[in-house]
Amino acid sequence: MATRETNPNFMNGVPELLVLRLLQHEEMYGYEIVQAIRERTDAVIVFGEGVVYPVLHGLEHDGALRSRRKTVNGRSRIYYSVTAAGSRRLAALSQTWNNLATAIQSMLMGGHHAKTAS
Amino acid sequence: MATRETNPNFMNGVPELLVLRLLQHEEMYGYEIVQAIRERTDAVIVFGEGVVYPVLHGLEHDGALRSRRKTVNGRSRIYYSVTAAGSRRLAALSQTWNNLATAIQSMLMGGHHAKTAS
DNA sequence: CGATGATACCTTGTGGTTCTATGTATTGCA
DNA sequence: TGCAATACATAGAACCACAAGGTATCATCG
Repeated sequence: MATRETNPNFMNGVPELLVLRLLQHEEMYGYEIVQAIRERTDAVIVFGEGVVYPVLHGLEHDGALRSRRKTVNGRSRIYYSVTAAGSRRLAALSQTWNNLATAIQSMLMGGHHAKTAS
Repeated sequence: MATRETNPNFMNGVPELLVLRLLQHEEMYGYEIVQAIRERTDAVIVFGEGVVYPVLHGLEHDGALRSRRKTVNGRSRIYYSVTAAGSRRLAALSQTWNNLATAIQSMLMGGHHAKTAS
């Protein structure tokens, strides 16, 4: 009911974020995305197909992605591209991630704080 | 059995990280930690008591924290401080977080990449 | 003196993401 | 023919974090 009042787990959404980001400038297909994430992060982040495909389906279902089937070398691929809604979603996710990363960074670096504040 | 071979969800461990970091220089008690995280992150990150207490117990159980009971103003508090093992754990978690944040950051900022690489 | 709110601790149940594992089918190569 | 890579897909489990609730003490205010 209602619009989902519960806080989504604040950390999640990274697979979504990376997928949207990859698709922002060029259309790609699932299998390609799996490898792109591994390669571009030097294997720091490795999302299996079991992670990527459900994300793609979910994003398409939400209208953030659009797909078209294409056959290359006898291989059937499903290329995804970002819709306007997807662009907005990407912007929002980026923002959220930035806030989070900044907050954590400041805690990790910040001096102990001293309660001196009046 | 063995020691848990499965990849822990790559994003997790942030509550642990922040708790250890807060306790690194001064001992604190649970309720205080809850508020400290909220205040120092300007409420970007808000961990409830249901998050913090289990983390404290888990870390103590693992020997990363040590606790001592203290009564102040008739209020019983349990102060936690970091052990040597806890320090190592903090270092490891920090490193992991850094790698992750760096990887994501590079994906968010990086140019599209062009497959031109020979 | 009773109620309320802040302090301080704790646990249980649930929810949603992510992971591992597996399944199918095609192409190319040895 | 068999194996590896390509390309899609789903199911089951694991897991963390969260909301919600529960206890108890102290201070405050009516």
